[in-house]
Amino acid sequence: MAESPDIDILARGELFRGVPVEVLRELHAASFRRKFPAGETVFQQEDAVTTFYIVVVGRLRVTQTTLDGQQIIIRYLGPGDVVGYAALTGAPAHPGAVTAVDDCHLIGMPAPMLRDIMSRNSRIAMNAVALMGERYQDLQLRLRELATEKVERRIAHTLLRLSQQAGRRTARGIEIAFPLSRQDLAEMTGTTLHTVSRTLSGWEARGLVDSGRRRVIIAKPEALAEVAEEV
Amino acid sequence: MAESPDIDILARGELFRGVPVEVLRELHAASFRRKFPAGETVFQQEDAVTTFYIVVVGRLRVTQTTLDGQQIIIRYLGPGDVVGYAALTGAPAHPGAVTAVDDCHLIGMPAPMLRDIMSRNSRIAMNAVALMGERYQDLQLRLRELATEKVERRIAHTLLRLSQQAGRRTARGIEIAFPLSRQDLAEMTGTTLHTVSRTLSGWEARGLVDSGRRRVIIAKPEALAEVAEEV
DNA sequence: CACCGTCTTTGCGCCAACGCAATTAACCAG
DNA sequence: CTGGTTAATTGCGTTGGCGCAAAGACGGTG
Repeated sequence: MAESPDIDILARGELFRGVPVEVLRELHAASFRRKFPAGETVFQQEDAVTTFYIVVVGRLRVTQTTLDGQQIIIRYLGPGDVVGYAALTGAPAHPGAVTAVDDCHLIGMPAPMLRDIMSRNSRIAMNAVALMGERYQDLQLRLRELATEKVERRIAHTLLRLSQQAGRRTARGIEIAFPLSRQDLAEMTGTTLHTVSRTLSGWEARGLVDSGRRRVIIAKPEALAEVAEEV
Repeated sequence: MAESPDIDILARGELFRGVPVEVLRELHAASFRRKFPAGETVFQQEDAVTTFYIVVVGRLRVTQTTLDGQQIIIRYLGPGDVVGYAALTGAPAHPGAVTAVDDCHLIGMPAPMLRDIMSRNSRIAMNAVALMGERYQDLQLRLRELATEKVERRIAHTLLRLSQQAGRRTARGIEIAFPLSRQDLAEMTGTTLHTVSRTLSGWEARGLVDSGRRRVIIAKPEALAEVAEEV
């Protein structure tokens, strides 16, 4: 089915799995490629929903900001992920902002076009429901962690989850394969960069992790998992 | 379109909005009514997904429990709401438990039947995507609150939100129209019943609320909103 | 290579919220 | 009306994590 590399990418993503080739061709015809260098913003919170993207390469960060400037990281996106789920649900505005943390390649297409094709192809719509369900469950889990666990466990859980979705085996352990600062971890776990720094320092001393400037390597994943689970 | 009260109820719910009558008839033919007295469980966390419900009357609580027995309340459901969204997404097991807090009437139908009809009616699938998107946004908001706000503000926000979805005007203010204990509020805001109790006592003294055993009346909604927003 | 901005570390004081415990209040069943 | 059960209140001691501040490390840039 290798008529075009982009069609292959679409076909492999969760959203367009099992969709007939002619529909993929139609999608592809309306799509374009776009690069976002590290640090660039794909869209801001409250922006009108105009375009829909799928990640080809790179990592992006989804954030939400309060009126008084406090920010939290909702999730990270990687290859194959949907960027801007509001285009799926039909919401008029983006509930969060998306920023490239790496150099990224995205496939984009106009949001109304996607909605139209989706309404004529229930397979895509069914995939979209499943996708939203998974994301919903992720948030449920994080909400529970935030509500019931102490900071150290939350950070441990977060690192383990990141290693699942963006871990790279290295000689020194599993490396989180994108720039990740103390501040970022703080915004993911509902704490401050100071507490994150202290926590990592402690783990570093015990040989659990090996971290540096915007870089975290999990040296002993099993030991970290123990920290995450201990009562 | 009043051929049957149940068809009317379905047609008014978010999920089946705009769906042709003959499809509603098909759904109705496969559906049944079921009562759940207050306190009864509709399904447990991890239960297999077999049945799908829509609330007709009553309130239900969706909870998630950790291995070590800690519980949080994900949300409350009321008339028109979907019970067990896993039946929509196709997940094999329920990610949370649902319990009636009132005496409830639900309309139920087999989950595979719903999935089948949905896959043949993209309008239902599109509605489902929109519905999941709304729920996702709700969780995003709560996550942000939990991560960035102090307890008092979280409780205030939670009460205001509950008054939106289940508030009843009374002489003394807006009453949350279902039994709601301090423990319940604690499980919604990620704190302890003690802290909730102290907070409500404080508000009570200032005349903001008027609460009692499993009962909360918001006497001054504007003043409570101020508490929720103040820095 | 030296500079500068960004990120990280660490010390210290403080306070919001927790945890425990004991008392009181409300509701229900018989 | 009474006894029993469940919910709510409140006092008290403790502490995890915050907030502030200052110093140190890293890495990119001219």
